[in-house]
Amino acid sequence: MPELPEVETLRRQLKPLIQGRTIRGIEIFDTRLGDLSFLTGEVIETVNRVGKMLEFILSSRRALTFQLRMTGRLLWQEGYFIPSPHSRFALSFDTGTLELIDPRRFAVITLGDPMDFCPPLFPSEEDIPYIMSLAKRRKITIKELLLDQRLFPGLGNIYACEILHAAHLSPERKACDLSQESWHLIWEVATPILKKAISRRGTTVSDWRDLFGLEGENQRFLMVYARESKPCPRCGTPVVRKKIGGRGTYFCPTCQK
DNA sequence: ATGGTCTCCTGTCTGC
DNA sequence: TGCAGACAGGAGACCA
Repeated sequence: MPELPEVETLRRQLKPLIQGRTIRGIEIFDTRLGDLSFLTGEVIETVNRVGKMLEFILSSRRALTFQLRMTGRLLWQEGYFIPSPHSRFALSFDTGTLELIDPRRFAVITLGDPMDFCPPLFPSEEDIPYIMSLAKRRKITIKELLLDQRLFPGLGNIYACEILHAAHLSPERKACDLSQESWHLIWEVATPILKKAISRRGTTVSDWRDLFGLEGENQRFLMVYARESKPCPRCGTPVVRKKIGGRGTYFCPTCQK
């Protein structure tokens, strides 16, 4: 399930391959995506990331946006193009073909106006008072709040769990109850976690592969996510998995308070 | 405005 | 061994 570090990995790998290149052909294997064949001939001006979305800015000043959701993958193929199993869509360039693979067909591709800005990896420290003031009015847990894409664009289940572990905070804490100190702790740990995950080309716990079909490396460094019953690397207590806000959540019941 | 539930979808896992 | 049903969950729709 591609989150910020995974989508950023795709963006960095894809940009040099397609920037300035002309779309030579489009193949749609899943009609749910709609008819995008009229994009043939467009030039990719740049490739941006907005949260978990990948955005191709086109020469017509429109933006082609990919939301990979749960099982969406992008794969780059050179030479003769052979659609993979669960292929839904392909864009061909002189240099190769970009394929959208998505067994569960949750991914969506939309054409619209370019976003006016690309958010940073994590909100600025100056935004803490604003986010605290919003959190004060919410009854949900901090874990659920971290998944709110309007506040933390790009954050998903894996990194929300890892950030809360690094900050020694229980995912069950109510967002409205967190002290300023706790919020600063979240800020302190979040960006390094995301940066490291990007440098390791993301986290492969099941489906995730990079643009060239390779697994990421970050799964080897996870502290809690997908580590149910295994010892917390910090205190040795078995990691607990619990559903919070409908999502599987991993945490250490001893050192996350 | 907020929070709860449902939907989309199919591969994989679990239990009988 | 085989099959049915549960489960996985990002994000949007919908309702109270």
